[in-house]
Amino acid sequence: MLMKTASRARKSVSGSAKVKKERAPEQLRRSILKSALKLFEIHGYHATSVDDIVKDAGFTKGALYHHFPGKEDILLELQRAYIDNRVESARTVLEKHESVQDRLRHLILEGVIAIGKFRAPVAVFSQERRFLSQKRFAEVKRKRDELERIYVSVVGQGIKEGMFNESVQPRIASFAILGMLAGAYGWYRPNGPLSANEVADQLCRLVIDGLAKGRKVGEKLP
Amino acid sequence: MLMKTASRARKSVSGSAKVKKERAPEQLRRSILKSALKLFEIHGYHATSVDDIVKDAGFTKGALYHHFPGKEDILLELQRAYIDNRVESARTVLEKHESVQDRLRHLILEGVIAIGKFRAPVAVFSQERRFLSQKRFAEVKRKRDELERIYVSVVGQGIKEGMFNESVQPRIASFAILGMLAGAYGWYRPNGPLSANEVADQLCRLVIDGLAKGRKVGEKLP
DNA sequence: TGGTACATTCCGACCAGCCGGTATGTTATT
DNA sequence: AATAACATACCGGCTGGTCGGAATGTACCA
Repeated sequence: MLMKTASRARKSVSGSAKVKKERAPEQLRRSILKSALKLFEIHGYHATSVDDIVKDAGFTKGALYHHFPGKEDILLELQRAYIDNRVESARTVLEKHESVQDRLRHLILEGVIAIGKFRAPVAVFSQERRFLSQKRFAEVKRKRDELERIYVSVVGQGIKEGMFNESVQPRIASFAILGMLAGAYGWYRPNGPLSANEVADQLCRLVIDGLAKGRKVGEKLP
Repeated sequence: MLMKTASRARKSVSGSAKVKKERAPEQLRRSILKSALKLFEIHGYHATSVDDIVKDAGFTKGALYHHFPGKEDILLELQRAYIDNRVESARTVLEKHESVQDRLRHLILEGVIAIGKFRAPVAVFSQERRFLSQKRFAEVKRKRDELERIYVSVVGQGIKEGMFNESVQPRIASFAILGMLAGAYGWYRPNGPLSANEVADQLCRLVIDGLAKGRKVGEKLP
C-alpha cells in the first residue's frame, strides 16, 4: 500500500534533448516483455494471464493496453526478436567461415550458445509460437524456414564438395541436427559440467564422424 | 433438438453374461480421452476447455466429471498410456536384438514408427506434460527417464564392446538422438515421400556413420 | 417371470472467480 | 493547452467444477 506513487517517480534526468535518451515508455515496454517472457516460459502462453504479466512487471493493465494492442502482440514481439537474432547469427557464421566443416561446426556451436544465452526465448519460441494467429504464425515461420535453409545449404555444400556422404539427404540431416539442438534445451545448462564448446564438440563428433569406430575407408565410389 | 434421448439408448446386446463385454461407461471414457487427445494436440491443454472436450465427444460435463476427478486427470491418463507403451516397445527391442548396431537401429526405427502411429500422443506428451502437477509430472518423468536410460545403456554398450567411438559421451549421444526423434514430429509424415524405414535408415547413417566421407581408419588407439 | 430395492450413469442448471479487453478519469510531459 | 502515459473500475463471456435429480442397469427374492 505504501509506495503507491513510487513507480511514477520516473527519472527526469533527460540530459541533452537531441541525444536519443531512453524514454520512460520504453522501459515499460521492456519490463512487460521481460515479465511476459519469464511467465510464458514457466506457465505457457495460455496459462499466463495479462494480469499475471502486469503484476509481475509492477504496472497495471491500462498501461499495458496503452502500449500493446493485445496479449498476442506481446508473444509476437518476443518471437520476432528471438528468431531475427538467430537468423542473423547464422548468417554471420556463413560470412565468417567458408569451409563446410567450419560452417557446420560453428552453426552448431551457435545453437548451443543460444540455449545458454537465451534460454527463455528458446523455450517460448519452440513451445508457444504455434499459438500465434495464422498470419502472425506465418510470418514467424518464414523466418524460421530461413534458418532451416541455411543448415540445409551447408550440408548440401558439403556433399557437392565431396566432403559429406551423398547417401544422406541434406534436408533430413539438417532437420535432425536442428532437432538435436532444440532438444538440448532440456539437458544443456551453461553452468553445468560441460561448456558450450564441449557440448558443441560432442554433437559435431556425432553428426560428422558418427558413433561407429574406424573402418570406413572403402566406401564404394560412384 | 431432436435426438434428445438418443444418446441414452445404449445397446443392450450384452451377450453372454460371463464374457467381459465392453460396458457403456468404458465407451464414454474412451470417447472423452480420444476427443481430449485431439483437442490437446491442436490447441494445447490450457486452451482446451472441458466444455470443448465434452462437446466434441458428444456428452455433457456431468458425465465427464462422473468418470474423471478433474481435467488434469484426463491429461495424466493420456500421458501414462503413451509413455508406458513407448517404454515397453523399447524393452521389446532390447529383447529381440542383441548386437549394438541392431539395437540402436531398431530403437530409432521404433521411434520413427511411433511418430507415424501415435502422432497426437507424441505431440501432447512432448508439449503438454509439463502442465501436470508436480507429483503427477514426477511419475511421468520417471518413466520417460527409463526410456532415456535404455538409449544411454545401448550407446554405452557400444563403447564397451569397442564398436563405438569412446570420445562421445553416451548420455549426450543418446539425448541428441532422442532430440532428433522428437524433432521428427515436425517433418516426418507416414504418408510422405519417405517411409519410416527410410527415415530411420537416414538417421542411423547420420549418427552411426556420420556425415563425413571415409578417411577414418587411423584413429589413435589408447 | 416379474417385481423391487439399490447403485450406477448421466443430464441440465448453476456457481464463484477469472479471462482479455475497454471506458473514463487523472497525472505528467512538452 | 495539448498530448502522451498511466491508474482504476468495470464488462460480458467463459473457466473448471458442483449439485440435485432423472433415467437406467443390476442383484435379489418371490
